[in-house]
Amino acid sequence: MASPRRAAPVPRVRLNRERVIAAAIVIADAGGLEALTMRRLGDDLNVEAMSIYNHVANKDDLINGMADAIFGEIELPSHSDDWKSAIRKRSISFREVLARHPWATTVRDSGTNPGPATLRHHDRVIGTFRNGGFSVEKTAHAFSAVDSYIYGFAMQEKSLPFTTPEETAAMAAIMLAQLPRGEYPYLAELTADHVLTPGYFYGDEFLVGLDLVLDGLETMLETDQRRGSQPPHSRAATRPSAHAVTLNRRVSPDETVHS
Amino acid sequence: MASPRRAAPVPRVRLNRERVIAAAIVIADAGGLEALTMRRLGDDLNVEAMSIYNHVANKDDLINGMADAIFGEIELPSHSDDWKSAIRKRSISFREVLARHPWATTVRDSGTNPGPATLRHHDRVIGTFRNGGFSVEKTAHAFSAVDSYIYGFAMQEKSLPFTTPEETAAMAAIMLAQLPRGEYPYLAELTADHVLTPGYFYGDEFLVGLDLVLDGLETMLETDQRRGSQPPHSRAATRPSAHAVTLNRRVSPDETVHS
DNA sequence: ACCTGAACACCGTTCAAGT
DNA sequence: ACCTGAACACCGTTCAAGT
Repeated sequence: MASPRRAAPVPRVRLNRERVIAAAIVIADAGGLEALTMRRLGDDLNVEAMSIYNHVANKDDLINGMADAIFGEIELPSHSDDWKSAIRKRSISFREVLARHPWATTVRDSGTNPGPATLRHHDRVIGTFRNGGFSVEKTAHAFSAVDSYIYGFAMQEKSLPFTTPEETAAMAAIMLAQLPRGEYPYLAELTADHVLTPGYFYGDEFLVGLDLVLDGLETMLETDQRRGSQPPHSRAATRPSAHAVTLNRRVSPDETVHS
Repeated sequence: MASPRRAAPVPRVRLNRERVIAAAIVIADAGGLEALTMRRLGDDLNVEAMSIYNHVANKDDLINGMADAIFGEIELPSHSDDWKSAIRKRSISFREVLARHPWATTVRDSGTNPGPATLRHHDRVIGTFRNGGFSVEKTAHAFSAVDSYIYGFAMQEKSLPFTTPEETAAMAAIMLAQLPRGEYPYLAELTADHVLTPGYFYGDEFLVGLDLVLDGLETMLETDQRRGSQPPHSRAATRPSAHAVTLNRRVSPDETVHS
């Protein structure tokens, strides 16, 4: 509004890492990771592609940043819920986030160099199991089982050639008709008597499998708890061992991963 | 051996789709999907990159062919085993195959256009559940839950920045030391008191989660089976419904996907 | 400190030409 | 029927140069 004499130059908002990552997510959401090129990203940001390198080290760094941003969207397990409903809610949220950002199912490279949102999320999930009475070992089992299921489900859902129930029915009918006659009888039966049934929607399978895993974890928690250590629901599990805190010390500079 | 007069020209074995796919798998196994370029593949086959297009339509077709070849490596569920041990064995085999070909965890595009090995494998898995007494609907639940878990686990395993127990310990120690002091106490505890424990190996988690899912499916099979249809272990489940076979008819040429 | 333009070494894929 | 060489329209990334 002030100084209307000269037109403002094109890049009105200063570029920064956050804006770069946000714009990249928009592109990847719409067209997948293959649509995300530095030149296209530069276009969307009203900048030359090469300027982006002032804010991210390279494309890998960009994608890692995107993955960490996605983790920030996942609802953290609530402290006031019991472990099962807390994990259930965050798992549903996790799946929704992965459905919103399908490219994120294949990234997962944050394993090498997890960002702060990823670390925070994982810490809270682990803490939820520990406070729910899980031993450290059982927490590892639970964490692995639940997240493997969620990732795998999101990947299968993403790779389906249909999304709406209408598309599903149309696509399934074509695929069924294309199947060599009688060669895959069980696949044909499942398609005809289940997938082509009105109201079928693959996404509905998510909760079935999730509850299967959660019920299994509940059984695991209740059994074999006798030998030593804390009983379930003991407050002793609330605080991590001092051992861990001691080990968590500074690192010499040259030990740093990826400088 | 005959006619030793002139040296044989370079491409001694005739190129075909099978050889192209096999060579591509070798490259992807070693360097991931990003190492697989048409020019590199041509080099390995003693041929110019452009010759490959005589045997595959394009790179997507090539990768689909690779994915189907991988499915052919998975042990089919045995007809003589009960459903649980048959599925357990094939799941273990599935995971081994995905560990051998880590790039395959992210492909899964065969969903659009599955090859014969994929179809055969899926048909046998579905048939195993049906013959084990699962209703069509419960078969869908079981199939989704088990395969989601396997895919997700393979993906997590692949993305870990270590493979051997020694690497694991070394990497975990570095990551633990890099963690901001006290900010992620539960993550630190899990790393210090579990991951850094001698003999820890993430791969061992696979069977824990798999048996969790399989036990859950067994419970699901046993409950709520009263209302109508076939009892568990009934031979009636062995044969797919006639309805399915009827629906499995020819398709008009222009309905074909990907011509 | 941030942005730009030109350039480098790659990609997948086409097309006309060879045998 | 299969293979080749040149070419096209892209990539990620570098580097010196601008402001």
